[in-house]
Amino acid sequence: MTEPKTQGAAASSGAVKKARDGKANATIYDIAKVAGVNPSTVSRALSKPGRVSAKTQKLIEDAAAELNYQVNPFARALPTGRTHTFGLIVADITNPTFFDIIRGAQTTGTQRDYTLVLAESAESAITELTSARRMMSTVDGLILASPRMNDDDIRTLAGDKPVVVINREVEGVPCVIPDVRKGTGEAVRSLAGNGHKKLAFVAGPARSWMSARRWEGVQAACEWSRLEAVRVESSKPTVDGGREVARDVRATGATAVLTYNDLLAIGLMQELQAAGIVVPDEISIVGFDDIFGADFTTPPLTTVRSPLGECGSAAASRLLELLHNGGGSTETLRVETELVVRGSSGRLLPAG
Amino acid sequence: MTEPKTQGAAASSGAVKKARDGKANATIYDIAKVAGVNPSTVSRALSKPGRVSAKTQKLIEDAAAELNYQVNPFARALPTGRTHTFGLIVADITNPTFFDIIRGAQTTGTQRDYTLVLAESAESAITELTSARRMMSTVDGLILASPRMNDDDIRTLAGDKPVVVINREVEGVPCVIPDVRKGTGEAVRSLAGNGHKKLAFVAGPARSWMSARRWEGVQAACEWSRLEAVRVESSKPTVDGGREVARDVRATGATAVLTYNDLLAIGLMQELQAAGIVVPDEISIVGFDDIFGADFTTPPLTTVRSPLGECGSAAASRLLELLHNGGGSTETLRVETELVVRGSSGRLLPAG
DNA sequence: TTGTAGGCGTTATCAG
DNA sequence: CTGATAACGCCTACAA
Repeated sequence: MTEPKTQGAAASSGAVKKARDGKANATIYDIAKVAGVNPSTVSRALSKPGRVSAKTQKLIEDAAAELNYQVNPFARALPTGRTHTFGLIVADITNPTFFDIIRGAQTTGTQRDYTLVLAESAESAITELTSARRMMSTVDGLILASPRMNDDDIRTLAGDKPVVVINREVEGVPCVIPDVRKGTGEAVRSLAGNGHKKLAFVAGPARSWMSARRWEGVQAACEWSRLEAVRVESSKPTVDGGREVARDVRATGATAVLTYNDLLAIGLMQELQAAGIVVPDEISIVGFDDIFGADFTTPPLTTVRSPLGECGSAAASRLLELLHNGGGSTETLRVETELVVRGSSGRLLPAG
Repeated sequence: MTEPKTQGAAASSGAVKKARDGKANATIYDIAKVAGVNPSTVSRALSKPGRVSAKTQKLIEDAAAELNYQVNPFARALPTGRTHTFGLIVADITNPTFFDIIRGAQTTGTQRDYTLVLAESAESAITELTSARRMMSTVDGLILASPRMNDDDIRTLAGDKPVVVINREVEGVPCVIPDVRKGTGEAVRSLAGNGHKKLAFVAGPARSWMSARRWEGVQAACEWSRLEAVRVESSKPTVDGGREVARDVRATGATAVLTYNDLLAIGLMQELQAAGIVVPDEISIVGFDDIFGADFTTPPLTTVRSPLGECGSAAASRLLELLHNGGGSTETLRVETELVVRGSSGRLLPAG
């Protein structure tokens, strides 16, 4: 702790006792009394350094330390409207995809001395909007991760206070999104290099903005690499969803498959293996995201890493930047994706 | 500290203010004006229903709705000191163990209309204490998940505002901890039933309160089931730590192993399998916690489930209860653990 | 039941 | 550079 050993003058020490006896937390009034100055001077000294003579500055700082003073955020927020706080709303706390985002945002927030308040929308657009509205009055800015509400609602929120969106592109609002091109390109090229001719893409939720982008990326890359690409729909982007889609994937006759996310890939692999199919000898599987646990499987999952942590972190940075510089551009920030080759993909083995 | 000078610029500041003044948030004064009553009446009508005549109540509510009024949390917090907010500090956001805790706390908090503010201690006792202190002034109560600070500091915090501890028992502070007995009992009995005679326990961090409890549980259960129990130390409770400890585990000659947590179990299994050892035919592995991804492995991990989500949820409930009922008991709440049998444990196969 | 007045801890606006 | 003093929006005795 920063408990100063250097006790002030005896007089000051007495004043401290007196001030403290009053109530729980010391206020700038207590400090003012101890330092022998006006409360407003204390406020100045503590909030905007340089506006006060060095002498009184030190006097005040010492008194503050002695009293173990800490600002009352609410009192401060009242006149200024600013709290050192920002909100993060994720679609589903259960989904590991968001863990990294949360972590990233939390970490860079803390670094800049901001506090993170967290909420979940439970995949509901209404809940999401409600939470967002409630939060707006409490925080300085908001990060929306994979928001489910519609563009207009997002823009409305953004008109009120700074908002940054992750994993979706909204016109007029600063966004942070993984750019799938590099990663999908690498994945498809790797697959093509291993002799695959036909690739199946297991799509995510129909309304998912990201799923559409990934499918586009896959198609483009396949065209370039002269691979045939077919699309398979999934019922839900989970391990179970992956299991369920195994049959359809098999039916396509593709020897390589890229899934919308890792969960699907893992479920798919489990089901395929349960059916006696050897991965990657008979079929290569590549996931998307590189979530926690992607390397727990046997073989460990090859996947296109989406730097979620970086997204969270970047979004937080962007937000804090907006908070400080006022306006700023609403240009969207793209972070790179990359292929992480592990065991679930590779050369096709001659049957037999 | 990083306050930009632009903030002080009269032009920018004025513009912002003006823009906000245009559609500034309605206050109880505005409502009072519209409804033709006194602000204090509005306050009463909005905060404690029943203290106002039905007629004016409706009048006020209509006006509030019309003005799209929403309370200013800071203004409210100033006189009352309460914010409808609680903090959660976890040792490591990276650790999947905490995901469920966060989720549980967040969910039940939201249900009761409380907001969750999240912080991480990065496994540092000092950081933890600092965050805790900072938070204390902002929140109504605090949940400490696997805290690293010492008991006295926790008690001091608890003396200030309600505090609930998860995964550790602190005298005089309400705690929520998984009770290992049932789960370890089931695990050991299951192992014994499958013909195992010797069991190795891979311990967690030396200073971990939980690791000690688990080892005790294992010892007790083994004694009861007439199994020989040996303890093996690990360098760190992670997948890598699990890999590193494989050699030592093998050296004990045990045919069954229980690990401090799932991460260790997964690493251990990977290393063992890499060495050509078949799980569970040659050795049974049982983890602890049942974290996300525990069933991604091949074979899926048998584990003693620690209801982390429930812990988070229970802790939040406990906290809100304290917040509402004032004092209350500091009795610790124990939640049950249970064995989840999956593929990594089973009957020993005759060598050959 | 409703109005009056004072206070919560800071910041902001003026004077001096 | 520093000291008064008024907001900030709401709550709560205390009166009426």
